[in-house]
Amino acid sequence: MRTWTTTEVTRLTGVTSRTLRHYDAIGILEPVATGHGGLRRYGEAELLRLQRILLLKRLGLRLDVIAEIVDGALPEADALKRHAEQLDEERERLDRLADTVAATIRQLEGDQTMTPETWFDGLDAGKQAEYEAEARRRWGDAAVDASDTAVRAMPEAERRAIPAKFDELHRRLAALKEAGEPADSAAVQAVVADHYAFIAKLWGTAPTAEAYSGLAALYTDDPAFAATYDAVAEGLATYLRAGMDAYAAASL
Amino acid sequence: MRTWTTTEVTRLTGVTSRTLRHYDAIGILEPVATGHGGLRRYGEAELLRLQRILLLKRLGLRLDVIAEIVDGALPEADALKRHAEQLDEERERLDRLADTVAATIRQLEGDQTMTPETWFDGLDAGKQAEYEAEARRRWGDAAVDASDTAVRAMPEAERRAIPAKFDELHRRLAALKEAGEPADSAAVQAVVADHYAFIAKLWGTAPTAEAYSGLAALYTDDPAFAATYDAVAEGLATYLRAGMDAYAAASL
DNA sequence: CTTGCGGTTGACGTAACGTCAAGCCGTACC
DNA sequence: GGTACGGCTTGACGTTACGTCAACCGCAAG
Repeated sequence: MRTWTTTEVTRLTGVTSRTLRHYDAIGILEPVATGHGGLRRYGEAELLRLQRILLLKRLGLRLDVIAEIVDGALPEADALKRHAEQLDEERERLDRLADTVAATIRQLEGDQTMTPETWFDGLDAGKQAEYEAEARRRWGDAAVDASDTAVRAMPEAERRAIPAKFDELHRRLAALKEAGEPADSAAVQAVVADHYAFIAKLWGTAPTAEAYSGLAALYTDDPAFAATYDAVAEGLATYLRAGMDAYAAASL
Repeated sequence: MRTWTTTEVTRLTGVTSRTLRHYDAIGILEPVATGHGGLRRYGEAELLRLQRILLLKRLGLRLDVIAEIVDGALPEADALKRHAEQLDEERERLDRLADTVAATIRQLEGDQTMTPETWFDGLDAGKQAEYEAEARRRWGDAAVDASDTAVRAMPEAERRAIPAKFDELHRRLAALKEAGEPADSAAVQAVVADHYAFIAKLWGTAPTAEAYSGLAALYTDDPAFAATYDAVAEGLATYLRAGMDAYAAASL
């Protein structure tokens, strides 16, 4: 049976001798014989095994997983499906990351009156870029840019009063919640109507029912938002969301 | 000036004490003082610096790059733009990888007469999935699936003769090349016409000029394809590509 | 006998910490 | 006064898949 030396194998497959020795060390591919001063020799079976290893490695699988596959301990199709899922997750993560980075660059190059400062006032300054990215995903670039324009067009004094206005709305809501008013009661819906009008002003356009509900979902689903609201009164995020959903369903 | 202990900082920022010590070790964030038995104390400046570090880390930047930024040695916007490019490259890499993995799964679950075996006959078996993925990117899912159907519909004998047919075409071309025929000469174009007809048969549809040129580009641009053709005669890939481009320009 | 070729075995480095293990300081308790 | 304990410290190793030296070894040619 023909055998091949290390150098021959490297020429045939493109891997380095160091890699071959590494594969030997971790037990994934051992030479068929080691004669004449430690020189490795690989046979046909080893070459075929190496081809399979390299194929799976090109797919991005880890060596320990590859070891299980070529040893027959793990069905290849199963491993690949799991790997495909992981790749998808990683792609989504990178997508979100790229959005956030892009938003951060825009903030760095833009001026101080960027949208997120008003939309997401009170949040950690460092997270604003993340929320701008989130907003662009949820409502689209056009909506965010329109809001930017609208806020920029407001008189200075009014713009600076935005956080206070939110604060007022939240306190009114908290009081009603304290009083035991249901979220769909007329009193709460009146405050929510004010909230809706204020959001419409900031967005530069009146949100659709879907968009408004999406905002409501953001308030409860995002930990930072939920924490901000719950700092005013416990459960306020959920309460506000319920009120907003009711408003979207009944009045939009 | 107020200072904070390790535990307080971990509560405020969510990082572990180990991380803080790591940041100290690599010199990216040093405590303002280390008194009373080595206990670390961080001041306001350090907290702000840490916030910035964590923000940049959320964006996926590496610590050595972050160090340059917070030390003012590297403009943040520049670093982020470069980072955004790297993210894009990584996303594309993952996209290609996911395509290849998906193609491999299809091959594992499909039967033995999959398209790539005929399209890419003679290539390393392990690379066929990559080429199926490449083909789906270049010509779309519909085209590859149509080809699959067409090849499957061929009589068994004919299907098995596909590699031989390619081989014949390649040898005829090599002979003409040897004889010094220009790629746009009538003799070469006649062979290319046969090639085109054969490809059309395999694809189940006649390729457009663009698709045929794309195939020609694949022959020369891909190392494995180029090597396959150049094994028949040196420079055959380039020669065939020139002939195909001429054919696409003149006859399609 | 020396040089050179072709290969070998360690051993360290990579990124960003997690995870022990061992030890030290101050305080409360006995 | 000893001691147990909490809070924190400094090493040091492990993680992934090798790259990159450094030191060495067997064999053949000059």
